[in-house]
Amino acid sequence: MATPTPITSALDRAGYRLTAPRQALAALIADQDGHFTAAGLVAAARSRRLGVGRATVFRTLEVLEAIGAIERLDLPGGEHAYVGCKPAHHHHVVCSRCGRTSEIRDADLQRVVRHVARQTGYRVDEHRLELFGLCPACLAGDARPKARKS
Amino acid sequence: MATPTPITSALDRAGYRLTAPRQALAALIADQDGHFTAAGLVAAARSRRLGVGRATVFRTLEVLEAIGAIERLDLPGGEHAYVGCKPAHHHHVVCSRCGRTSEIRDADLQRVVRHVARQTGYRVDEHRLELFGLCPACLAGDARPKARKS
DNA sequence: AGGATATTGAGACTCTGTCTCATTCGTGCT
DNA sequence: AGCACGAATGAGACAGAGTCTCAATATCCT
Repeated sequence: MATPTPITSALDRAGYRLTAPRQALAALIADQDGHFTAAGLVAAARSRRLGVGRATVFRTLEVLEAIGAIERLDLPGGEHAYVGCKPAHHHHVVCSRCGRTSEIRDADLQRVVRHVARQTGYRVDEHRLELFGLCPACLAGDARPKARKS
Repeated sequence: MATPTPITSALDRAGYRLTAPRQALAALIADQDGHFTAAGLVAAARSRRLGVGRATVFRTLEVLEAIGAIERLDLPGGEHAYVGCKPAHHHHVVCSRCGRTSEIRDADLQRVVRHVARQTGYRVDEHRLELFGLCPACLAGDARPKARKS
């Protein structure tokens, strides 16, 4: 029923069609608190009988990443995950216990990039920073943070 | 033939046996200039008739990563690759054209990590920084850098 | 409403990586 | 040197992620 989410409007804005599978996936993604995986979405779609095929999930994730509505990240174990995010460049901290993620605005990384460029002679075009640790809620001894979407 | 490489001695030091397959793989890895992939090693081992099975390649990579002789990195496309490296904590710049990698010593990243911790309230335990760009040789218009291991 | 076109689901397919298991190899002990 | 035990190995089965094809369908524009 076209519950509008940041994702659906981003799709619309980028000139993609607002189909039922995409809306269903957008809703599933909007429900996610921390990061989520392609396999997880496939499973969720199947268990809720959304009639969304595996191929569509992967294609949609590809589109969403292309328009910057989600970002792909590589977990330490080598798994791939995604997080919904805003279009500006940024990075994520991932809680290793509960999976929640937080965005980092700028993080003063430009100086690091410049430093590296100077040190190695490379022209650095792209970078990726991923941080892992414990979120405030888990730190406080509360293994299952209560806030869902704030 | 036991051509000794940093990798073979690291294996030895860590109490692992210096078997023929491991020496062969160590030699293959020592030949790599930039990063290399598991699949690439498997193919190289097969094409050179080293008699090293796929399982052994993966097991050896696992061991080498465990003892810190190589490091696993995640390329932008989602592929996994490895680079030979020294045990100290560090990061890599990967040349997007020729695949060569360079190590970055410290990169002043601690301040960034502290900054993030302060900003988000997370306790940051682990981080990963990967940079991509053009190496000096490729920048100079020389698509095929000549230096091998310096 | 109608047509061009983007999108879809199903399933085959490829590729990476893991696991099992019988066999071989290396090492320490006698 | 001979032996016994455990580590390491190769082959191949297996599992899971992700891609691709193709015919069918839904969507948007006019």
